[in-house]
Amino acid sequence: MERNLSLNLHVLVARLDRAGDRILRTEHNISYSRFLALTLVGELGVSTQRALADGLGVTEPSVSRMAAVLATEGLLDVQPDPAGGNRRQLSLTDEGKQLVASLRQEFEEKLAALVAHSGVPYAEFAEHTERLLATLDRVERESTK
Amino acid sequence: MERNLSLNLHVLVARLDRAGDRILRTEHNISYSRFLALTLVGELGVSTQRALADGLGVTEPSVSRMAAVLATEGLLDVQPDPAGGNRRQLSLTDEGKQLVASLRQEFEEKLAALVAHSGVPYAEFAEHTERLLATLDRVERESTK
DNA sequence: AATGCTAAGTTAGCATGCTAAGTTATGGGA
DNA sequence: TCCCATAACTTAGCATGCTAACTTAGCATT
Repeated sequence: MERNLSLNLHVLVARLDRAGDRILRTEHNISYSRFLALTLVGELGVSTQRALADGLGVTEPSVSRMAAVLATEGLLDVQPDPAGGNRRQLSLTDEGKQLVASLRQEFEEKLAALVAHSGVPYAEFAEHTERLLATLDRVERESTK
Repeated sequence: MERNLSLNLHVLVARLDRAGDRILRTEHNISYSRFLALTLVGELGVSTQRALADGLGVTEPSVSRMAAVLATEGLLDVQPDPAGGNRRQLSLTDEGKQLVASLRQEFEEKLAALVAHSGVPYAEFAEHTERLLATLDRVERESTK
């Protein structure tokens, strides 16, 4: 059996994540997971833990702990939702905003450089990835319904 | 900022891994990570821990612990390499072989179904993924040299 | 008001990534 | 022979995924 798609995808992402993690840790003293969480809150306007979990592709308990850590670090503000319900309203602190803003493009550019170097057409690959994610999303939502 | 490629790739794989893990755990009582490790040893002929780490995209300590666990479970045989050196020779036990053989295609087929459902051309996406992985591999090898 | 449903969040405990640092085996000079 | 370099592996401890089970808050029905 030659290496197949699921294995290659898994390994590709594992390595990209690790490379990203190394850069962020050495240059900016933050992990890749934390950076992704802050990015979603800051740039995509995600504002509850439940929504953040969906956006990151992880479970609620993971986000619950992560939010607590980021709040302790002074990067994230977590408040009971004034509109009521058992919700937390998430937003970046000034420090969090500054961090996300300064790293916003750095990553995508590094990945774009790798893609260009490999000869893979960026737009097409990005579109395929997005389409797969949307489909998986739909399938998962339908199966729990 | 709209969702970008690195985030989408990360989340897509996180969800695929979780979906795979759930299926394997409920139907076959094994985790996805362990299944991948066994697959590489069984189907791709990987035979040292160092090579397995490279194949999986993880570090040596991760494999060291995983190999010990799989050996304890009776799925993997770990022996000092008779050719000498501080190496372990890895091979599947009969039980391990049986497990991998029975699951070999199940996964790739499920993913292929998802890809088909999304309308993304499988062959092209698989080729792009493989090319990116190969390029990343090359870049990483050159930078440590 | 009391009951029970649903959604969101938390807690506990385990699995498996990682880095840093140490160990073991081999081989090549001084 | 002794020392050192290198590669493979292990150990220790932390970070962050997960599931299962529990708690909290609002709402709807009676």
